Amino acid sequence: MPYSKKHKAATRQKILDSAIALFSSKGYDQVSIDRLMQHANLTRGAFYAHFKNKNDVYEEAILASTRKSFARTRKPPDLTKKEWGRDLLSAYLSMEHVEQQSFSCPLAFLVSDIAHQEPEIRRTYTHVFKQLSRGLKRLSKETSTEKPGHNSRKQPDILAIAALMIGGVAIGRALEDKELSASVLKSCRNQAIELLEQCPH
Amino acid sequence: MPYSKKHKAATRQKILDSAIALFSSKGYDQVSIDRLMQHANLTRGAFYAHFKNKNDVYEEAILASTRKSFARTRKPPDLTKKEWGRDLLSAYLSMEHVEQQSFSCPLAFLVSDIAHQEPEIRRTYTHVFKQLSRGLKRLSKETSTEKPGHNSRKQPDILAIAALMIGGVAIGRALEDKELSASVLKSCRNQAIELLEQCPH
DNA sequence: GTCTATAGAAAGATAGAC
DNA sequence: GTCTATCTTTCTATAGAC
Repeated sequence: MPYSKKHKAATRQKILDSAIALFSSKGYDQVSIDRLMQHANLTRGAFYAHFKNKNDVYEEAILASTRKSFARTRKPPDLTKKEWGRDLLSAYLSMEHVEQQSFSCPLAFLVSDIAHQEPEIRRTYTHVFKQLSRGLKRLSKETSTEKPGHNSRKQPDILAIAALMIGGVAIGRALEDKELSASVLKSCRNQAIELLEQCPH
Repeated sequence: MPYSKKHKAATRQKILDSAIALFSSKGYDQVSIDRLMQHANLTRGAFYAHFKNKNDVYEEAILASTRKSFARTRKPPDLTKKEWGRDLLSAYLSMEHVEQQSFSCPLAFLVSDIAHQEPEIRRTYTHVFKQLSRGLKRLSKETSTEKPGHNSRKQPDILAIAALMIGGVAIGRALEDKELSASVLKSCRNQAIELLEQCPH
């Protein structure tokens, strides 16, 4: 057996890494299987030993990209929970994220790309969105400084914070004016942090 | 001259209407010129008498779609300014908008589609985004009930409201779970209205 | 201005050699 | 498992008739 199981898994991961990078920056349609495999230093034909078709690798890339970003973070012990919440929101709503230098959240990078795809893929997106929501919910329980019952304003909702994050990054990518992108990110960052800390326990 | 100027303008508008509908629901790549022209009851060949190429019609569709939605609304005399602001945000962050039954804002429907396109198109998107921001700014001056200086919280920024609107609608379209879409819209709607009314004069 | 026909490039997916 | 070769479809854009 000239190719070990390990080798196959490594090749698959190499393809997935290329898929994350390319789909995030160019979208579903503008990435051909040919270019994807070239980026992974392989050729077209090898693709189908790892994935059923293009939809399949797109879905797997969304999940893999999620695992590489917010899904696996743990609070460092030297930070307070509040500081950690601010750090996470700041990293998400940053120019580094928009420019794909740190990670790339498929929720933001592919949001309208996904809307055009088949239900299967939209289900995967929905799954990831729920993960983010749950993460924010946990975070709000740990960072909120608001006392319940002592506030006349309506309690902000986690879903609005998620929309603020995803919208901010997505818009930041779409705009051609870099200064304006930075302003959008800053505005969303400040607002998201404030809303998170206002959330009910 | 068998074709009048009026006829040409009408045909062009018919193509633009098809372009708005199709690009919004399927994105740039999944709409071919062939399908676009079929939708307008014409054939491929006629396209190039009206537009330079596909990029050209995409750009024009973004602008035309904007003219058809928020850009041309005026306050009805029987509404207070505050009611009008709430109505606009509610219409934007509605299931009808998400399902393209009322209008379709290219800022939300195409946000990550645009991020993958050439600078020319991204400039057009930026232009439209600035229009929305100016509109919201005018609206906030007219609906804010917050007294300046009497508020210990940070003033929310118009750009965060724009991100909330665009993000909410874009996510609402991407999700496969209709109930969750409705929750996202509701949460964004409530939050956007509250932020708008908190804005500085 | 609109049509049909077609050129030329690129895509997804499969077949078969190694 | 990976390669090259190829089938088939689809696309943008142009040419030329009416």
